[in-house]
Amino acid sequence: MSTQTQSEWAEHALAALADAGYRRGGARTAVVEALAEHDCAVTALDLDEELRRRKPAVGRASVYRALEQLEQLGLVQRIEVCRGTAGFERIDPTGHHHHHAICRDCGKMVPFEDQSLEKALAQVAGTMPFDVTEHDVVLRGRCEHCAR
Amino acid sequence: MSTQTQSEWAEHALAALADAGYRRGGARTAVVEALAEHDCAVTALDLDEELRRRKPAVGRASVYRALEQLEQLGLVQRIEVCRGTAGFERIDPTGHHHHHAICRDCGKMVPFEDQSLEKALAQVAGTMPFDVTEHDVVLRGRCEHCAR
DNA sequence: ACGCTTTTGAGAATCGTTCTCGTTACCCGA
DNA sequence: TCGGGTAACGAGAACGATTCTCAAAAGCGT
Ligand SMILES: [Mn+2]
Ligand SMILES: [Mn+2]
Ligand SMILES: [Zn+2]
Ligand SMILES: [Zn+2]
Repeated sequence: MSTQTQSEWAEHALAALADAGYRRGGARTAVVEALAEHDCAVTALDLDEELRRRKPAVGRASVYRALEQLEQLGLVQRIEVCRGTAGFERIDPTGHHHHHAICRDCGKMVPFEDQSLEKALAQVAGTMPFDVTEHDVVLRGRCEHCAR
Repeated sequence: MSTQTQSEWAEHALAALADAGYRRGGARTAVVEALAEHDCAVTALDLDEELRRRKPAVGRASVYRALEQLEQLGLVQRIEVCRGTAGFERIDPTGHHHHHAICRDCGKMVPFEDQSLEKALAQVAGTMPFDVTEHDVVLRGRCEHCAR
């Protein structure tokens, strides 16, 4: 079930933050919980809006700070959703993930998975003079609606 | 020879602009010529700096404008080089292209090509409810130097 | 050369993101 | 349980890349 996985990720993330020596703070926890509810990329400002209207309102700075810390710990991945804005998506500890096709006209984002693509990426990564830890793949074009 | 290909691209781009109904303007031509000289991604501000100190100085706005028009016509591809800045790279009319591995610590960018990766991408693109016209692939990690 | 339209560039405006800094909340040790 | 030392927080300022504005300066068909 999806809800199960989500709360598992939140637990996982909070535990990882604790292990990394972070104190337990309300704002950061709120960001983790909000991220857990999204199955695909959200922007920092979307999260900000969601969290601003909370009992103790979460500040913009805290949202960005938490996202950066989560990214640093490999709990969240940043992807370019559109012109100059970053999207954030939780990283499943099992390594299971998806990529996106994005419509250049309306911005619609469709996730996809492909095992042979992953295989090809892994192989290429092995030949690079780099310690490759992640990869971004984005297919760009027009969605069925915008393609007319 | 590389220089040959570069001027060919400039010709190609200028012709395409003309076909699209654009008048021949000095600033835009300068941007095309500057792009032709780069084999890998450059930022708009890098181009701006290169072109600002010209006989008739090219303005920042013109650089961005030209890049947008070139992108629209499929003559240039935009890629995310680092946190919030776009890189621009000319698109070879033959479809020949490369992708990049980027160091998260120093920003070093290494280009690579891989035929089986392209094959996997083409296959995935075919299964999407999208008219996919291009794709971005970025490998992220640490370069040999930063990996210690 | 004329007149209409596109192109151009300096500077202002935007917008996402990051920084600053005084206040608040944790956490650990006494 | 009670500080005291630090980490976390949030409001707002600062930033940097990109976009917008608008008046002046070219193109181009006639
Ligand atoms: Mn993948
Ligand atoms: Mn490719
Ligand atoms: Zn669309
Ligand atoms: Zn490096």
